[in-house]
Amino acid sequence: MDLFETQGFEETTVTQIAAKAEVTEMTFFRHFPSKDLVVLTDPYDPAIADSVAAQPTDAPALKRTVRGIRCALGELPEPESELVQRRVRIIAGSASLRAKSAKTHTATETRISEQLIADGADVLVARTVAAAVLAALTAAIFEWARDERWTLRTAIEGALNALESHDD
Amino acid sequence: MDLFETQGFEETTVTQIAAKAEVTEMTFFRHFPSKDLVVLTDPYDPAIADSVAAQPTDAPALKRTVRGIRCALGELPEPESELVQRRVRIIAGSASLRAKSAKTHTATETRISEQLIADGADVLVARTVAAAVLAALTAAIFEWARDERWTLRTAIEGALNALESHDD
DNA sequence: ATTGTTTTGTTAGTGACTAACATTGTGCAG
DNA sequence: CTGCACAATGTTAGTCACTAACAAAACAAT
Repeated sequence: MDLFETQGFEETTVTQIAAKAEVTEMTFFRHFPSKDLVVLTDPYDPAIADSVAAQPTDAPALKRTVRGIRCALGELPEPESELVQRRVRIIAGSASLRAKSAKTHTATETRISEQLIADGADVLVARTVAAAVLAALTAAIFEWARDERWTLRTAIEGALNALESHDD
Repeated sequence: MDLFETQGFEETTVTQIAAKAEVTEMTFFRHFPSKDLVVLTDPYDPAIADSVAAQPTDAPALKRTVRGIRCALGELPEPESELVQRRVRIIAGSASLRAKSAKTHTATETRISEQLIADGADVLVARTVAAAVLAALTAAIFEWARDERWTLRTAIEGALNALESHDD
């Protein structure tokens, strides 16, 4: 993290990281499958899909998904360690990392949309909603990392509200 | 495209592409900045941001953005060449390409959100909406490539409707 | 024909990985 | 305390995407 923050992610080589940790490059790759995954770990994602599944199936797909995330959010703790925020900031600061973070979300996106489909939603609608809501979530998290004034919770709330057109 | 379709994107090396085109690897890289960009070119994106800017500023951000895309869509031709569909299918079939396609959208996302902010929208709301709508668009495009029954237009319409909760 | 400009090739190097094999621990039964 | 199994580490060498520096063609306009 220190290296990434001072030199930037792209500018930091695995060799440097390994040197600072006093191990070999090889050892580094045995602990982290790739340089990206040092920073790109999303522990929240699994909980979200579960929470969406738990919502009543009568509302339209978008509402259900938004509610599911609100619900998951209620049970989530605020940024426990400062490490999370450092990570997010590093991700937000690198175009390639931002792009790759989408990859991490694919699994959650799939789980959410499959849940919606299982409950009778149209395939296109389900996939669209899952993608849109997760994109909104990610945008909120980046905003939180960028602007001191936000709480993770308030940022996400704001993002979800925007999706429901309650705000402008 | 032939190589990508038969062997897969990741499994195709730049050396192979260059050989098939009867040029050097070096020449390949002078024509395409990266292997990704052979397939990852989005000619529509710029038009979208313009169209969003042209919408009346009184509606909430989400509605405006959705309207902007609908409007841009009205003027866009159906999949001219078959090449577009081949490209999208190749992207959809590779996890890393799907992720990287987000990178291409970053510029459009920024332009849209900046437009919304300039017209008085909240920063968080603007960024959220831009991210969500573009994610929805991308999802629709992937669905179109996946399922023969869709037209680009009908798929995108369906996706936009889902975002406005008119459907389930 | 001559110059200048653009396009291509050559060579060599970097950085993220991977594979195969050797080496060093470290925990624990004897 | 010894010895052995098993894990964590190191070494070497290689692949693939990509870049930089410089040389050689190809082509155009003079």
